[in-house]
Amino acid sequence: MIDNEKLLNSGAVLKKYKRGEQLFEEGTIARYYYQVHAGEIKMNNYNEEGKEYIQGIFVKEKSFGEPPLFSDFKYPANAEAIIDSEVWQLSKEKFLKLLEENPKIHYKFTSTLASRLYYKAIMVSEISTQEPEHRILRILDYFKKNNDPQITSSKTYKVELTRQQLADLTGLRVETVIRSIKKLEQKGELLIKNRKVYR
Amino acid sequence: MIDNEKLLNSGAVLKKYKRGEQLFEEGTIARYYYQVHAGEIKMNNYNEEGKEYIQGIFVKEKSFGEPPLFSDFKYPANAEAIIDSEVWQLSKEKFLKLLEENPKIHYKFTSTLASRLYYKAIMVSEISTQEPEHRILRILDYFKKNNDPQITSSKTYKVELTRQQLADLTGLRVETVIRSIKKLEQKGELLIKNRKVYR
DNA sequence: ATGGATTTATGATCAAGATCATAAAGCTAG
DNA sequence: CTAGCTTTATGATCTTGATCATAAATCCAT
Repeated sequence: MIDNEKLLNSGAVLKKYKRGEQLFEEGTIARYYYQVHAGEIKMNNYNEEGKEYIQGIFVKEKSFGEPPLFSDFKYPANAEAIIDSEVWQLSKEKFLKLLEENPKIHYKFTSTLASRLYYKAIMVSEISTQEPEHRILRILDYFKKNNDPQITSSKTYKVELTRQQLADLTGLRVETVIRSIKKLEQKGELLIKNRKVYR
Repeated sequence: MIDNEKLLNSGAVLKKYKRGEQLFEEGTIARYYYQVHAGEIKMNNYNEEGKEYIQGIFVKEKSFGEPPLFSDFKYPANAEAIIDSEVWQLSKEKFLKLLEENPKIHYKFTSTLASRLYYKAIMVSEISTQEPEHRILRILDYFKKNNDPQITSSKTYKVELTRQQLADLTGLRVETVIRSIKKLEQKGELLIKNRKVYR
């Protein structure tokens, strides 16, 4: 989102997180802007029984957790490193100042929020009205488009998500995902080559 | 969001819609900025079997359907008048020009998108991991806070939503909502006075 | 006022996906 | 190399919310 030079000049620092480490917790106040430099960060919720829902997975260059900086509310979810990661951290004040001084960057964030809203609108509607197979295809297509935007729709994309992650992204259980994926393979909607899913 | 005077000066026109009439359809390109002047507009999706999911309900002063104006994608849902309504309509170009010339208004929209993202993050997590009663309370509390922000949390708020609307907002069926509401009343979480719900 | 539409209500039954149990295959840190 | 995680896999059973059927109460337009 923001390039490294600008981040450094604005006073951002690069923080390291070990796999499984938490960056911030649901319900706390947002003080920083975060942007992934290396690794993978997920935002998630746990219900009382420990069932997880993954709000999003963020990779290199992607920012996350900004919405509470723009409006007055607490984090709606946790942030946690999926693998060892490095993340830019910039204070709320400096971040907002940077936006004020750079209308184009500001607009870029507005546009990013809009895209994320689009993704959420689709997922919430999918989860509330669609069947497992339908939901899974949606997520796969979303990741395909997002992680490899220039891919031709005909070419196969290797899904770098575990069955469990697919479950936590779609609100299903891992067994249901495993069984649905098999059915989808039989229907020719995707490919499984030694346990990896291709779409 | 934007005051009437500014809307008029920017070239907005006031359009009337009858109850049930559609303003735009899922999958089409966004050409206008919309803001409710009077009445009530909902954005929704229908699945193949006709089951509805309500993305949001927008009342006086609220804007809706802006996200696709900021980023390059089609409408993720339909917009439909719940009751007879009047809606400001402003072309995309004029809207974006207005934002460019008024950084404060631009920031206000960024902030609005952030809030909406917060709501969606909560709902998608609720729907994917929580039980009917929990989901319903969330929606009720959201509407309470949103439609009557200065209300003290102790005072009761009259819910102006039908059981069917509650179902379509939470991804449940109307019978489940009716039964859950009754249980919630028994537990003292809400009140039912001649069929109206108070929270 | 009244007849049709909408909303709320309730009981019976069903089915999809969750849950539980178990295991094999694959990966990884020491 | 190997012990212990992690991930994938599969069958059996259960449970919750969906579905189906029916009806009463309320609203509303003419």
